Amino acid sequence: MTKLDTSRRWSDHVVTDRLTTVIREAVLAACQAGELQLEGPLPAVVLEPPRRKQFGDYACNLPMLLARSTGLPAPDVAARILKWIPAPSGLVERAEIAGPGFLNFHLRPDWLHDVMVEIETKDEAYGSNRAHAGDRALIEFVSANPTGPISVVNGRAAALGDTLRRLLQACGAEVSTEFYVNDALNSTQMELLGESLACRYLQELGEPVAMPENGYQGDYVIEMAREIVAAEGDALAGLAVGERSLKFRQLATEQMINQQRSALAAFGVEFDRWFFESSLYDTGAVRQAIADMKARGYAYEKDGALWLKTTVLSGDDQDRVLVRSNEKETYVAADAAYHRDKFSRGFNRLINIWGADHHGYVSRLKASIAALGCPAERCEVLLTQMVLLMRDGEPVRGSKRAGDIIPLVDLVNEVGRSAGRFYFLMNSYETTSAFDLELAKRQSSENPVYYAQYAHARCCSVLQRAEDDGVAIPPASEAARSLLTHEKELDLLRKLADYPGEVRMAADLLAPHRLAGFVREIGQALHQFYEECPALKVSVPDDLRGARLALFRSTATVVRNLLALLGIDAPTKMDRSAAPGASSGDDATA
RNA sequence: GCGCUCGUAGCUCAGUGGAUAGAGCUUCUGACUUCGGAUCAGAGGGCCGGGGGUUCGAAUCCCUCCGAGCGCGCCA
Repeated sequence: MTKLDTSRRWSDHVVTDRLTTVIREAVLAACQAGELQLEGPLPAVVLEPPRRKQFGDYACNLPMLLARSTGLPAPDVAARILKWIPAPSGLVERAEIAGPGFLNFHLRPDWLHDVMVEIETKDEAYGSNRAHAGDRALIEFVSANPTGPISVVNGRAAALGDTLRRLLQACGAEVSTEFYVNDALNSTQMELLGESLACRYLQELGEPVAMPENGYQGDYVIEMAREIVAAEGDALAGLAVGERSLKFRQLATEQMINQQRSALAAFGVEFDRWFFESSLYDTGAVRQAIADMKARGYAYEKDGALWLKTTVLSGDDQDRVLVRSNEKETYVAADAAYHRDKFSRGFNRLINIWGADHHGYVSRLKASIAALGCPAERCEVLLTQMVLLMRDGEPVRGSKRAGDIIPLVDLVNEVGRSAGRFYFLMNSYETTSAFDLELAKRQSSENPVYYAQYAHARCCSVLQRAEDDGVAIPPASEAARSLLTHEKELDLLRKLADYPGEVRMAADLLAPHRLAGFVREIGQALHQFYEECPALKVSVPDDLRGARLALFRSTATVVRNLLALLGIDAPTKMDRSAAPGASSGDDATA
């Protein structure tokens, strides 16, 4: 009853498919011979690479799953299946019963050697698959209010969303990304930002005006004011109060969005579309959504306001206001209209990435989607846990209003785009992480990303050296692959073979941090291979040298593909000025 | 009070219902007159928050308690 779905697991190789067939046929043969009696259908055959090498290339837990229905102890079931598995055969070198009833398979090494040919043939496409073909996904993320710069905290969602896009695309999905701009000029926050900017503007002109209560205190507001003075002089000072307020709201929005866009671009994140909340008002989509919710009986009037029945729709603890008594619509109404718009554009999978502090809003959004008759279950909300900002061990409050935020641009300048991205991607977004800015700077050269990048650079370096020395590097298809029998060679090949499954798993679980962990594993296998299996030493026979060089090239391809999914550079050589002790903020040369 | 999320090595974190729970950092000890040492080998470190349950098998699923973070507005 469980684990019937092998498609979500490890059958991404021709090899596992063939092995699955071997096992299935053995079970059927045992049944026909009357040695096994099954009730019901045969459970899916699950193969996984065992944690310990001694257990072989693939382990199968089928005997334990069949123990109950056959009424036999799992090892007995295993023995009766094993009897019908031909070994040694073309694929299986050896099969054995182990532990509580596993069937462990040791395969002939040829299948590993052929992975090199597959990598060479598919090249950039190695690791890609069609598992998510047919998905039309829209990933909406960051969506920071245009009331301040993109902060380090936004970096987590930015790196995650951008990587999910690449990941899902690699699995055959059609993906768009979107930044939702809360630019509705009648919103409370935008009024306040406009007033704060107007105030700074007048102060720049020498007028002693006081900042509004709770105004935005950040220096960036003063900088914007200076730019306006530089561009417009005192031309805006004479405007009537109402007109001036609106004008500054518009100016503030425009400037903040430009700033945000370039900060994200510097982080390697670009959106297919910036969707403006205001457009939903301009087209009447918000009013239409409200009217439809009313018509469907999910909205009612009380105390002069219009309410959405979220208690009924999603078990919320109270209903939520759609239209205030002052007749202004709330964000709930606008978001309902926005998500209906997403569906109307043909997307069948909506992925929203929000900060954990918005978790209370998930059920409200789904309620509003349902109230419009849209499929709320097709909207997934990923909640990134808090990034606790620290400075010298002391927590920092990241309030835009108080001006105490750390811009993402600063991080990029300090540690570079690749290291910054990796920092966020290496941990699951579901765990809270402490981010000490001083520590991040100091650790820049210890950042695990360099380990992965060095693996790539090291491969390239060896290949370059071979080329410089006039040593031929044969294509994998012509290399003497079967000479690669050293333990470290086989370990490395195994990692390269596992890569497509890792990509698929990371995509299925929307968990790119798995790839960040896996690239370390490949790096480790590479470095160990490098230590123990010299290629260019004179003592190495030509055919073995060729095979090893081909393996370096296969590895470089896989690491490059993996880093590309994470949006991280794969340098051909490391920039030593960024080595421990130095503090260059640039990325290693590509 | 109600709700959401999370408790794994000194620190930061992995871990697909499977076999002896793993990395990195830190600490200690070693390695090549090199295919670039941003490397490699080794050691130390754990009642997987506590207690029940389901299962052949639980860090993983369920219940409960303890602890932490966050949310609960006619703000977004």
